[in-house]
Amino acid sequence: MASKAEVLSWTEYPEEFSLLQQAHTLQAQINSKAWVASNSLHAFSRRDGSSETPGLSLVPKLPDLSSGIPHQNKADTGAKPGPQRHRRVAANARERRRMHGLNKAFDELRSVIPSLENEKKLSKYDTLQMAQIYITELSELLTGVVHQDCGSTADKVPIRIFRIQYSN
DNA sequence: TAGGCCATCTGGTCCT
DNA sequence: AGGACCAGATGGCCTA
Repeated sequence: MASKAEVLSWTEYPEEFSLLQQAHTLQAQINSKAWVASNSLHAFSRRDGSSETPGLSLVPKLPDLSSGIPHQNKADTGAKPGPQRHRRVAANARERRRMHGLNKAFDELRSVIPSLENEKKLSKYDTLQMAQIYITELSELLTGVVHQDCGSTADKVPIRIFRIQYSN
C-alpha cells in the first residue's frame, strides 16, 4: 500500500523539499477539487508570459538553416564537404523533430498535472517529479476509494474529481 | 551578474 | 546504410 511515508521518503535531496511542499499543495487541490479549474493548458504559461498558446511555445528558435550553415555552436567541426555536411544537416533536422516531439510530450504531461494559476511553467525535471508525486497521490486516493467502497462512507471520498476529469 | 533552463548542434552508439 | 537515441558542449534568454 502506497503510504504517505513512501511519498515523504521519495526525495533524496534536500533541495527537492520545495517540490514536496508543492506536492502537498497538490494533494490539497485534489482534496478540494480546486485543481480541476487549473487543469488545462492555460494553467501554465511561458515565463515571459508572451506565449498565449502553449503549443506555440514549441516554436523553435530556428537557426539560419536557409544557408545550410548551422548556428555557431561548439568548435565548428561542421566544416565538412558536400555529402557529409548534407547528412549532418539532415540528422540535425531529425534530432530537432525528435526533441520537439519530446517537448510536446512534456507539455501534454504538464497539462494533466495540476498546478496553480500564475505559477511558473514547470521545468522538465519538475514535471517528471510532480508527475510521479501526482500518480502516487492518485493511487493512494484510489486505494482509499476501494477500501471505503466496502464500507458505508463512500460518499466522503472525492470520487467526483475523477468524474469531472473524465467528462472533460 | 550568476545561475537555471532550454534549444540546438554534434559525434558516438545501437538498432532495423 | 540510415534512422533513432543519447550525452556533451555551447550560447541565448530570463530571473533573483
